[in-house]
Amino acid sequence: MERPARQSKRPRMGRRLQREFFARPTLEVAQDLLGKRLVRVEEEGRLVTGLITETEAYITGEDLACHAKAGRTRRNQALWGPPGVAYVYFTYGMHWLLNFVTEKDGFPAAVLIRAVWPERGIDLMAQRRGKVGERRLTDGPAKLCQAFAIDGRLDGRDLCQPDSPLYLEWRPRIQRRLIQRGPRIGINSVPEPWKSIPWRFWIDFAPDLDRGEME
DNA sequence: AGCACGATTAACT
DNA sequence: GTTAATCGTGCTC
Repeated sequence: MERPARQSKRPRMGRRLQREFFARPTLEVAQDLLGKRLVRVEEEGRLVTGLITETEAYITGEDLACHAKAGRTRRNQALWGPPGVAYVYFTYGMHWLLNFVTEKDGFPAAVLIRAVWPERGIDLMAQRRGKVGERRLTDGPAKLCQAFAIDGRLDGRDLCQPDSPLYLEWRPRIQRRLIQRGPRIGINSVPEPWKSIPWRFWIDFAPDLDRGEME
């Protein structure tokens, strides 16, 4: 039996999620993203990382909360792109929000990343977020973009490329029984049923992810 | 050219 | 619970 020896030189590194992970039904991707590791590669190879704890699905222009409802524009064109691409947009005159494009090329859908649990690079996050408690660094969709230095320069970037400065690292799937589900946040002027449809997913305790609370 | 609004946040009462 | 901040975007005139 040939078992490949772990390479001692390289730090233990999980697999980077590839396009086929994103090229699936958006509601499945939104749940499977919980517990995965968001990795931001900064200057001199410094890493900022966190585990995803909250997501929301936005699926085609029929979903009146999804930006695809406006049709294809310069701002939202990444939504129509291939899966595994970042859709990063500016809102409220001051905030950036991060999505990952899903489904097949040309099908406008994405998953919004609403929160992560901070792991590495907490000093860099704190520099950009100011004096707040550690768990407050990345517990909102605009907060995590600020902490991870994510802005419009990453819009349309392919996360599956080996040299991408932002990517997702594989981690074991979260048990479905640990996933909570409810209506999406911040879409109060959107008509029903889209306003109440339970396309938001979250998990409560990120630290447990690394202690066997997994399938 | 003008306008209303927003997948939010922080600071308030 | 409420509200101001702040400006790109998409729409109407």
